[in-house]
Amino acid sequence: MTSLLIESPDTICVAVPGPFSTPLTYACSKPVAPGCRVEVPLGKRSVIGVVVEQRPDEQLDMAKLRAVERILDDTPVLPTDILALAEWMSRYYLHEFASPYLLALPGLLRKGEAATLPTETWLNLTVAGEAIDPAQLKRSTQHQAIMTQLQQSGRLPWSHLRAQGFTRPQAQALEKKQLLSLDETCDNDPIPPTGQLAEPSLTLNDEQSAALDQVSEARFAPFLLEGITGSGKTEVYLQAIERCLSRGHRALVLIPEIGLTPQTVARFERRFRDRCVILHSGLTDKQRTLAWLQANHGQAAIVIGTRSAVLTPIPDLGLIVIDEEHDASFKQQDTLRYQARDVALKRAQLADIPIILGTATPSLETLHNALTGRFGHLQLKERAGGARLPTIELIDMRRQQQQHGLSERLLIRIREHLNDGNQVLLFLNRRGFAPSWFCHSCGWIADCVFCDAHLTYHHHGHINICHHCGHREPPPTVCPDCHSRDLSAMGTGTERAEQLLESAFADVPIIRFDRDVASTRLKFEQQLEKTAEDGPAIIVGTQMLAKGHHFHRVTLVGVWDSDGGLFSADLRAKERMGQLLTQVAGRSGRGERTGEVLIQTYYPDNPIFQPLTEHDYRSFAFSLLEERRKTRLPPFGFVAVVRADSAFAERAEELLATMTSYLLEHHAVRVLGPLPALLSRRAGKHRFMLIIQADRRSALHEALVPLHRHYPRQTRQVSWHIDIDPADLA
DNA sequence: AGCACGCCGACT
DNA sequence: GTCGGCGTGCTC
Repeated sequence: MTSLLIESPDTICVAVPGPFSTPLTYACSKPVAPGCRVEVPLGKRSVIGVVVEQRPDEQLDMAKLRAVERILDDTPVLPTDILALAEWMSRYYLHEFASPYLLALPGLLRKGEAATLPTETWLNLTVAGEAIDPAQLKRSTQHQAIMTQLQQSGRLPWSHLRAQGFTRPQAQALEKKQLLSLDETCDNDPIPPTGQLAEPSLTLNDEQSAALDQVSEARFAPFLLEGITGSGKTEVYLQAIERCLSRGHRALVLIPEIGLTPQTVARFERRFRDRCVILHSGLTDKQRTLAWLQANHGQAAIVIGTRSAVLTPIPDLGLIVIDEEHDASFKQQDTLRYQARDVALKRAQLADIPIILGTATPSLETLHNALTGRFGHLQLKERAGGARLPTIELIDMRRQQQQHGLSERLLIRIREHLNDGNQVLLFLNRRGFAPSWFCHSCGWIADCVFCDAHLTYHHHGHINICHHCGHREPPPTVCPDCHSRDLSAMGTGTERAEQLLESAFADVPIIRFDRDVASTRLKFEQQLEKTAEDGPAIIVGTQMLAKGHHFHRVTLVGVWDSDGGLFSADLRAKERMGQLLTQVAGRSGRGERTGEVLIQTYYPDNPIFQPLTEHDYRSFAFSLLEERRKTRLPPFGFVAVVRADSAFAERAEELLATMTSYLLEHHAVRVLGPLPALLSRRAGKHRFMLIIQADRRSALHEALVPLHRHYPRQTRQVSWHIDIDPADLA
């Protein structure tokens, strides 16, 4: 049989933006390496995608393939290690296939800008220029100045002269006279890291040096660096990085969004002669792209960034550090719902390098990994400078005179600390917890009659729902235990308490940290500066105050609303509460003053508090781990949530019900739901969810892949998504 | 995501 | 009669 001799064009697989669960295949006559960007036709338009290393789908009709329109890069913009990591993320998180590839690129490169570092113009001295006496250039003192400088160094970058106020025509005039030549260069060459210090490192104590010595292993090795506030974790990071750089490798440092302050960055930049680049949300597209290109070209020895920086290409990466490893901001809560800490672990594994997860309050997952020996466990128990830990005391709200949730005792103590000229930090915890319906007089909480669980109060519809069995009942208006009528959802009414605070302490400035202040980095910094001023002050705020900031003048921390965490249906509510209380306690009493922490609670007998008041996060975490083991929740089981939104509640519920029966019939997973989501009505949409659990990761994955591949993400007015390893079950 | 196709109501 | 509303489906 005669072969048809139709030259089958070469095919390439491209990660294309859009609702695709696989790469798309295109015809391409020229060879293109994976990691290059290409412009391809998609329906009636053209889009930019990334070439990936995958085999084309065999079932595809090769004759119908459309051709690549344009190849944007002759060398890959994404190196092979990032391609491998992105592919892993695609398979693991079950979002649009291209999401992690696009996430890895800065915005401008996603839009098709050239992936080249900006050029620099160099002024080079010519032979004539060398010979001339600058004083001969009588017409212009500027010309004289340029020539004098140039004769000293022979070669100058234009940016250097522009910074001094010289103009381009001045340089061009001198070029015309052939005294110098202007040469464009584009310096793409990597700069080898040296590890040379610009300031001496601090002397480590025994614990710190022991920790450092273990990390210097140059293979895949994850470490939990567990160190209480002020124990010198950062110094361990810095010296581990120093060793990494001096071996000629580069380092990646991930920091929570809120912790990436100029002070934090300055500490890294001050220490090393090698270049650092910073990647965070405050940068303009241009700045971000420049920093990214420098990192990608090996011109930065240290890359410091927030969550999304985990995908930054860095040649010869030798170490990853994640500071505040437990921090919730490492989990992206929309679109591609990845956990940067887990992605970083995968990256370290693929690159075969060490990774340090540092925190005073490890996440239960990380602690479990350390306790079972999967991670090395480095502990810092001494506080540098021997600062004393604050005393932590509970205020029993059931026995207190109170006004709008502020107890008499707390008010008195606030006044005393202010009178001593000190600052007081009041910590609100109102957001982030599924609320329970409870009695302000005796602490009674609405429970499910069928389950061993508290009901979750749903604001919309004013209804209590059990998140385990779906049972619903209206919230009672009278307490069944003490017959009080003072019932409400936990965590409400703090606005009135804040007003009360204002009138009670009208003579003292109140520095507020709320959503408004958190909206920009600058506003936040400005508010922080106010706390440095002399004199008494009250600082009021939420979560954001617990992290990283040292309020040197605070001697009293009041927590007025922490009970929400005790009874919430959320997976991580208690864990978060313990982390928060521990971190908050670390905010007070630094230096010579001993701090005081007062926690208002209706449940002082709850066993969760005891280890926390004794600064024993470890015992606290152990008891939570025991709970998780019993309920087969992470890290002892694996969880995913499927959420569906629709303008019509029935549509969303229906879709999830269909999925539930499919899952139960075909897969070894446990499924709860459809349950209404906590904020079940959001922007006019109704939201329902499915909680899917399995004892093995592979079982969870096998159950979800068919949903991912075969249920359209948007049909009949319902859209839905998968959330692997969700932050909470609300 | 974006873009077209298609099937219903209100306009010159 | 058509203009355009959005609901639905497809893109290698």
